[in-house]
Amino acid sequence: MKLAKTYEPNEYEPNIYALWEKSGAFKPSGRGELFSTVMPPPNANANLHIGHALDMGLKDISVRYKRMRGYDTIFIPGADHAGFETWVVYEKELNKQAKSRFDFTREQLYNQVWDFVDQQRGNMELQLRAIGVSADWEKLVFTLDSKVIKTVYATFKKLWDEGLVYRGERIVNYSTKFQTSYADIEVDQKQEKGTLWHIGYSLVEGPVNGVKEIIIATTRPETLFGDTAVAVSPEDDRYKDLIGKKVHIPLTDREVEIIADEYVDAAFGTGAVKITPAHDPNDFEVGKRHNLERLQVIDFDGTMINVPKEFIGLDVDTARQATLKALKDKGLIRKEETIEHTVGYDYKSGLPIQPLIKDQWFLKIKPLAKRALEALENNEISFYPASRQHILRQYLQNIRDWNLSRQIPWGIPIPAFQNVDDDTDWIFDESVSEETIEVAGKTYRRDEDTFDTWFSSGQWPFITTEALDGGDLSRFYPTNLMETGTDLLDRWIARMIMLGLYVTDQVPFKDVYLHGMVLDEYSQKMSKSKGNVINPMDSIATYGSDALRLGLVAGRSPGQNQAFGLDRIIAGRNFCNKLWNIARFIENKLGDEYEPDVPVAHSLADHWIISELQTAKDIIEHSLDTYRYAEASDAMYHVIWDSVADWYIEASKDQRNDALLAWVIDISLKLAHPFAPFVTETIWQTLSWHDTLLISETWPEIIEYSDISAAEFGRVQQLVTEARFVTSALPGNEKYSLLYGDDSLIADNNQLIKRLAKLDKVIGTVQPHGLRLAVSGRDAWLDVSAKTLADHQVNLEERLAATHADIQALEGRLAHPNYMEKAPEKLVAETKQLLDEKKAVVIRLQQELELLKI
RNA sequence: GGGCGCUUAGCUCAGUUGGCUAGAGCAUCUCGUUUACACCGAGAGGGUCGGGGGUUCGAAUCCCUCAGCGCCCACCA
Repeated sequence: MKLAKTYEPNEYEPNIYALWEKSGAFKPSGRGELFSTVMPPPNANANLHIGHALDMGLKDISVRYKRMRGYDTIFIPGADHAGFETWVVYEKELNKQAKSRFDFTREQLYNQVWDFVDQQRGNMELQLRAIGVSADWEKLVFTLDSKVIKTVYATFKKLWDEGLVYRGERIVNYSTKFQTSYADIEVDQKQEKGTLWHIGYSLVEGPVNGVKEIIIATTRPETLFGDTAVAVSPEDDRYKDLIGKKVHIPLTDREVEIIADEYVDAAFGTGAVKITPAHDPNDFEVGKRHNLERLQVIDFDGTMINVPKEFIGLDVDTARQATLKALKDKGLIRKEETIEHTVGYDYKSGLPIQPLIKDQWFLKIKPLAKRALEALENNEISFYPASRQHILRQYLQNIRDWNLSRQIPWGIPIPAFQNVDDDTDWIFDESVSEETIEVAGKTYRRDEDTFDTWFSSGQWPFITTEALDGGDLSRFYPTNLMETGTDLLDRWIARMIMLGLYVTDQVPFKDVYLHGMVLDEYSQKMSKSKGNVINPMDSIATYGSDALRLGLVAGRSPGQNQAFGLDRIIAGRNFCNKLWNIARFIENKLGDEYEPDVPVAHSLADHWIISELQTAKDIIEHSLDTYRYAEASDAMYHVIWDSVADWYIEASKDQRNDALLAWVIDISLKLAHPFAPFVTETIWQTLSWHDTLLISETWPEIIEYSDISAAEFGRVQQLVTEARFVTSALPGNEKYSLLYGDDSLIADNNQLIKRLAKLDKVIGTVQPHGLRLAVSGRDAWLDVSAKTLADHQVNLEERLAATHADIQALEGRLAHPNYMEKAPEKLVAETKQLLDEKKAVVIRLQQELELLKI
């Protein structure tokens, strides 16, 4: 088959993917050791971004590699309903239609979003195919599939029965924009400068010891309407006599008591704190200890309620300004100071998070975290990079109860019902499509909330492998590899470990690989607003899927954010074309009907290329076994480009070994397949001697070769390199001849050397003359004229000086008695040999210079 | 307040128990269309490995210290 001059990925990729999929190559073989990985499900409703391309690319490299190595391999794909993320998008749509979520029932909304997502879903899956993931599509799990819900309910029931979930009225992180609560980790804590206002609260019963008021310090004056106490430290002598007295809440007619509580730090601010149990987590705790009223003054929509008339309905910001103005008018602001503090923001809208009281389901997470910590302690899970394990431990050590409830309709409904006559009576029931149910003569109303998405995704590994049902895939649990972004370490990895151990008694995966973010070429975060986003589908359309994968993998280490630009994709594209042309050359030589013989090494180059491939294969295996993708890719790239193309193909133009050429292209394609699946498979399909799929081939075995012959070729290379170097430094573009004396290596490889070094002739002679090549062990001379030689003198002198310097350094090293004693024998021997070679070079250079002087 | 990471060629980055002359891609310069490939070939230039100190026969690598950059976690108003 005649191949086009350049590789055009778009002409082949879709067909190749269809070929793989149709062949069943993505399915587990059912034989051999197990290897499994589960896809972090991409949002079914969104397009893939460059981070997915990296994430999926890395995983697919491991999967293809393991598959070729004979593992019973599965890559389970998924699609995420992405509860909150998708809801935000859908709510925008609703707003466009001038509608609100409150116009519909939960079921109506759920069905509407389902249809909305359904339109997009196929799209995401097509994009994953374009990226080349070799996933078993028949096993795809959508996060709202019935088996997911079934498992999630079973887990919730288990937690419920074991007393690990509880209904609690607690302060939650609340997004007033999206009207739902968040988990702690969904709140962006930002450190910023803020104002601490000191406000005078006057004592109701008049001055005590001449003091008329207590001054509190706050950064959120608008919440003073919700104050139900003022607190001081019990240790604080300044306020000792004020404890138990009452103060006026400014701008209102309410009076509250001054209380003493450990929580207050006498050294901060004024040492007196307003207590607003409904709007601050600490105050909430203080309130519980002192039985304080919880007065909600900020409503769930972010506006003021239960406040004096003029403030009602104001949003928080406006209310703050209005409150400050009113306080100033009354002369109650005692001081303003600027402080550094942290403010929680809604990670989605960028608006401040309001701590509000809400009845929610909480998970007592400490016992789960404890088991996870034990598993980490026992090194049951390996982390790449290893340092992330410490971060995870820290997180698990400080973890607080997890709020499972979300007030959005797009998600898995919480299977809990509340007695209409007794709001403390909750029961577990899965009939979530019923608004009310009758149990034992009592009426129960369902909880309208849904689960936090991470509660279900936290169970992903054992859900997707059907580990609990003992299904077909259950042999793959625990999975081998979990690969995702570093940003998901706490919100996802931690939860999978905790829930996995809790439900299955096993860690959900053995290895965790975390990759950093793909940044733009100037190391900036990619974002739509900056306009620096690289769309993976555009890159694939222009340069091909392999080019993108090669570019993304190159030079990327785990856990590290890394810049990425067009350069790298182009380098990947060029490599694919290189492979293509190697194949083109070999196929031309061998012809369309070629059936290879058993490959046997004959020439020095044959032995050498086998040894090069052996070395590369070792590096690739070792690197991939330890998830060092970039190093594996680098070794693959260089053995194919530098060794196969630049040396072996060139040498084969002189000394051809057809069987070995066929073998070399086979091995090259196999080694490259995980990194560039499409082009390698495309080429494989054009080779006359294959009627199989490369994806299903076995990882290569290297054939026999002689180290001695391979090293001999290395000496030929040395000579060729020296000849090229010297001729390129000589003036003009003349072709020179090589004269050699008593040198069998040159005599035996006469034509090869002539070709590789682009020499005019290579001639044996009794008395060689001209410019002697400074290669240790060779008796070789370039036949240059006396004049050229004279021009070259400076060059010779420079090299002589450099070589002398090298010799000095080497001698210095060898002269040190401790070096001889302590350094490994092999190293010492190598150093000695290097020294000898340098000395030989010096002699040759000196001879040259002597000749010039005559 | 804790923790983590980074600083190596013009740019973006590799460099795994310390060990040949510190590498790659891109960029730069010179030469070259030779039986695949100009998405190419041959060659070259370019680095006090952030500063300082220490351990060692030997340090980009280990230790200390200083400086700069970035990230994560934490309920101090």
